[in-house]
Amino acid sequence: MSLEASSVGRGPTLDEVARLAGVSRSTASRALNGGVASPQTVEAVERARAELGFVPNRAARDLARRRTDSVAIVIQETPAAIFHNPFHALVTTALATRFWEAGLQPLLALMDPFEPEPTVGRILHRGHVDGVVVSAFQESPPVENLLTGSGLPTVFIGRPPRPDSLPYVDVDNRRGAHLATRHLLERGRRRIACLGGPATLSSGVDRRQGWLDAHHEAGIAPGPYLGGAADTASARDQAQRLLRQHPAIDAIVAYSDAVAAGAIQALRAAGRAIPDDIALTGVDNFATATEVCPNLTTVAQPVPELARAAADLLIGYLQNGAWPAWPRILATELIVRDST
Amino acid sequence: MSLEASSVGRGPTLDEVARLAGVSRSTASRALNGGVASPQTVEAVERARAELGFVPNRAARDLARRRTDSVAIVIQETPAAIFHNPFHALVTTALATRFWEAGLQPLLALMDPFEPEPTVGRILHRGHVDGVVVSAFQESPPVENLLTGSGLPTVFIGRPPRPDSLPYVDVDNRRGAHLATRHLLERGRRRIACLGGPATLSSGVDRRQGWLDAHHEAGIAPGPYLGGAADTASARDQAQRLLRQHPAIDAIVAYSDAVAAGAIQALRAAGRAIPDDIALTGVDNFATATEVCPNLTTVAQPVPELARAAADLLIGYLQNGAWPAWPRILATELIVRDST
DNA sequence: CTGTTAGCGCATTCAT
DNA sequence: ATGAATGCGCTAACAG
Repeated sequence: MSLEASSVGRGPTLDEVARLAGVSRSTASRALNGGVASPQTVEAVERARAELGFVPNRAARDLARRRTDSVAIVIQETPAAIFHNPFHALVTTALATRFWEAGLQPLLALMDPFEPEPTVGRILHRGHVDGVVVSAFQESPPVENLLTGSGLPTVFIGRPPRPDSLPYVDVDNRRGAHLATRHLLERGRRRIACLGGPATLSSGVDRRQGWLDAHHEAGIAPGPYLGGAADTASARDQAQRLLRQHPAIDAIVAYSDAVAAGAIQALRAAGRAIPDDIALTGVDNFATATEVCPNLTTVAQPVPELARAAADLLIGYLQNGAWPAWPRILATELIVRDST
Repeated sequence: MSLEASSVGRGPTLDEVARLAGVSRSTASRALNGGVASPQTVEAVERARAELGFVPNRAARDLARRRTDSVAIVIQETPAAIFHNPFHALVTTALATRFWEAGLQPLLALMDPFEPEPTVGRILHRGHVDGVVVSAFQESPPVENLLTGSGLPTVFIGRPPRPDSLPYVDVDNRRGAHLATRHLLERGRRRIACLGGPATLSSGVDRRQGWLDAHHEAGIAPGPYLGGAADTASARDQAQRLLRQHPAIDAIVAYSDAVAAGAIQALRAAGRAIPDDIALTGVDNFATATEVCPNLTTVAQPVPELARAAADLLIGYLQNGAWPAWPRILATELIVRDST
């Protein structure tokens, strides 16, 4: 292994390879890229390439081909948050795998949601990536402008602001929360609170709506709603406030498993038994669902499939110049365990 | 927000902006990039840019400037592993922050360590990034070739294969394991096993060496060594085997907190009390160290500082064309808790 | 302060 | 099968 301290701009060019191989630049280009070329030419060019340690310049290649064969993955969260949230990990892994299969190089754009321009601005340019997948999009003019201004084909994971004009995929959050709430009603719960997530996320809005739907369906008045909780720690505080303001509730529909985990802490601190005093549901069905005690009744989401659907949308557009049918809305499923 | 389904290659060019603004292309370029230009020119060009929705083509710009102002972060792990390891999360976050401060856009290269070429091959090109930071490097010819062949300035986090010729930063792993082992010896332990990490990682080699060092220093024969454990689950199995083969040990120096967590599971299953029967140390001092029971005595590593040092090395080279002094080896520190 | 002229390094016609 | 010519879209001298 010998990484020479190559000065920034320098490096052998295709011209030098061609000269050393005794052919023209275009012939060298063909030989290297699998175009038409005689065996001995391919041989000579390959030898020259190896001797010079030639590596094609991406900017030049992308410019000439008018295509980059790479795509950006934009998750509107800080790097720390991305890494702490299993949802993002699953999405990213599945996206990367699918794009690799399609011959596309995924670039994970690290960004500061509060300073988007300087942190992801450079990546969202035509000529750098062929398209973009956006996850965890939250209403934010700067980020919108960035996405809008890029002019790049973009797919959203989760319903975007103008769902009729922007390609997206989603899971049926509304139905999921509906199922969980109905399940609680069927088990006799009558004062079901909702510990909702961020209202800036479409999933937060939809899950709340599903919780309302089930109540309307049953002709029962919904319990109190308290939103804004995102992580376990803040959910604990929110749950504590909820219990203080509404001590008579007998169930909680939590935004996610992580939020439910926070609620568990608050309930335990308040001496309320789960599910005897208060039943509890989450959403996600990730590892935490079975790591907490009691194990969570939760709404499972097909996250890898969701990501793959998003990738397929973009891949389809890139290959055919036209968007495949969208939105794809994937089904959610109720997993009953011990917390209800 | 109006993301038109722009066909892949199309988009307004600087020429069109210049024409609309009634100036030459170079003047438009200057006006847009903060070069010399009269106020009314800037005004006119800006208006034209907005009207056309012009976004510069990155490939063309990078090619002309012979600089990309972006850097690649390569972590030699699968995306799933990257996301599950707090070390990588900390490294990535700190690197991104430091690069942003320096006006560089970090690109996290997602890769499959077993299929490196198709997964990161495209990103490691001159003309696409100005430099590379590699973390968790493990001996692997394909990856080496990729890095070697790119001709890009590269910094390693963790001692690389040829430490005398490759810029790198590291923590003093050897000293850290030495401290932990000496601590155990001082508390009267005499049969101290080492549950080492992957031998392909320099940290694995170094921590084992530190464990040996402390024994040599004390003139005491080292206990058994068992390596290869990386995650908690496999560490549990390894620890079980260790206990079966060497039931008389009275302490374990684990490769990391995660490995120590696995050891705790095995010890508990075997009915061995910690630290009464067997004392235990980890390395990392991340959250798990205080989440497990008993809380871990561990070797703390300054991971964010480590990442920052790596970034500074690359930034220094990029700015001055010469490498700053390296290696930077950061100190480790013993944190004594309840497991010893 | 502005326009003109040259490239940046490569892919891709089009002839041959 | 090969070479010459052209252009991708932009920045950076260089004159004026």
